[in-house]
Amino acid sequence: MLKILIVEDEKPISDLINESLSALGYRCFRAFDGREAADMLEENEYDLVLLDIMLPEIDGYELLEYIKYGDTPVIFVTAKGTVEDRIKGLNMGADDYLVKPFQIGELIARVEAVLRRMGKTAKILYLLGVEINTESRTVKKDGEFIELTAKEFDLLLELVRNRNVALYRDRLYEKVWNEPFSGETRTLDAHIHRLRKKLGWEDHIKTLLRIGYRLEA
Amino acid sequence: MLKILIVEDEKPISDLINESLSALGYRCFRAFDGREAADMLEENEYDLVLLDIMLPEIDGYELLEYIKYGDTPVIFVTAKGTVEDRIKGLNMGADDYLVKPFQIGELIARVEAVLRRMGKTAKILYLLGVEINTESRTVKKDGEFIELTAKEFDLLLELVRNRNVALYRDRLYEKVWNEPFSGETRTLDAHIHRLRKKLGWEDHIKTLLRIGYRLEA
DNA sequence: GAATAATTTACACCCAGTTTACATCTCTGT
DNA sequence: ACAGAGATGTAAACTGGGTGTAAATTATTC
Repeated sequence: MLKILIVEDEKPISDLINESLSALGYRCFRAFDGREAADMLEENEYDLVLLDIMLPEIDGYELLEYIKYGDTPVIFVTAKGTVEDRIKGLNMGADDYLVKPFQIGELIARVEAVLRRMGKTAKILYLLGVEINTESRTVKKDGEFIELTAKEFDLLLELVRNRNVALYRDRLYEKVWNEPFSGETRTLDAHIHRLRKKLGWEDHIKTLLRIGYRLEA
Repeated sequence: MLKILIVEDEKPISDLINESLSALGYRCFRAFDGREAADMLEENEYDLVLLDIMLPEIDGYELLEYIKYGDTPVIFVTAKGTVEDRIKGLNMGADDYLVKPFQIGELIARVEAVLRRMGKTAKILYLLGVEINTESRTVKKDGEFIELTAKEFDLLLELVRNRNVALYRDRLYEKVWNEPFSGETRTLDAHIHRLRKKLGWEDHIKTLLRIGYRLEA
C-alpha cells in the first residue's frame, strides 16, 4: 500500500485530500507546518509528497530541497499561480504542479500519473463493492464481470476519480468525449443511465439539478 | 525448471512479476529487502535474478557486486531512469536493464532474451491448452502442431505476454510491426482473424471496441 | 400548476471491426 | 533468373453493437 505525505496547513483542504486519497486505498499521513513535515520526512519514507508552498515555520521550497536528496516524487500544491513560481518549483525538482483552487479529480489524476511514472502503480480501484482494473479495463461487482463499453468505462473512471465532487455537465462531457459540449443533447444522460443500471448505482450517482452529477461513496 | 529470484520491496510489483513468471512455468523465489536477498543468494543457486535498485537494508548495487562472483545473470528493475544509472548498472555487470513503469510483457521478453543468451533454454509457454515454444517458434495444440507465420507468431507472443491486459490497437501494431500505426489499414485485424481461427481462440481474443484487443485467460 | 430539467425507452444509424478474396511481395530451390 | 509457394497487406462487402437522438414520461423548482 502506497504512502503519501500531505503537507498542507489549511485544514479543510488537507481533510479533502486526505479523505479522497484514503478512499482510493492510499495510506495518508499529514503535516500542518514545515517543521512537522521535516520531522516526518526525517523518520519515514513516503512514496509521494504533496507539498504546499506557503507554510508556517519552513516554506515549501526549503522543504523541497530537503526531500530531493532522496528520490521521492513531489507534487506542488499552491495558491501562487504565476509562471515564475511554477518554473521555480519545477526547476527545483517538483514532479508536477497544481494551482489552487483545484478539482479534486485533477489532483487524483496527477497523483496517479506521477506514481505511474515512478512505476508505483495502483492499477486497481475499489469502490462500493466494485473493482475497477484500469489495466485490463475490466469491472467486477461481487466477483462477477460487468461488461462496459469504452465510453461507459471512461465515464466511470471520471466519476470514481472525482467521487464526492460535483461534476458539471459540460466539464464532464468534455472530459470523456474530448469535444465541446453544446448542451442540446441528452447523450450524457443516456450514458449515466446505462452506468447506473449496469452497476446498480441508481442511488450513488446522484443528480444535481442544473449542475451535473456526483458520485457519492 | 528454471529458478528466478525476484528482489523487489514493493509487494504489488513483486506479486505481479511472480504471478506472470510462475504462470509461464518458471519457479519464482522472492526477497523483499537486500539482506533477505543476500541470504537467499548465499544458500541457493538461481538461473536469473531480477533486482530492484532501491532496496531497504542493502541496496541493489551492493547486491550486484555480490552476485557477480558467480555467473548468474541479472536484470535491473528500477525507477531510476537516468542515463548514468543505466550505465552504472550495466558497467557493474547487469545483463539488462528495465525502467519502471514497464509493461509486464516487456519484462517477460527481457527475461527470456537473457536466459536464451545464457543458453538456459526452457522457453515453453503453456496457455489455454496451447504450447508455445519460443525457441523453435512452434505452437502445439492438443499435441498437434499448428503452423503460424512469423507475424502471427509475434502477435501471439505479444498477446500471451500481456494476457488480461487491454492492448491498444496502435501500441499493439507498433510493437509487432515496428513501425508507426496510421490507423487506415486493416492489417492488424486480418492477423487477429487468422490467429483466432488457427488457435480456435475466437472467444479468448476479445475485441475491445474503439480500444483494441485483450487475451483473456 | 406552469416551466424547466432529467429520466427512460426505443430506435436508427453509422462506423469499427470482421471476413473474404485477391494482389503483391518474399523467399526458396532448381 | 525463374517459377512456385507461402506470407503479408489491401480492397471491398458485410455485420453488429455502440452510440446518439427523439419523444414520452417523470421529477423538480418557482
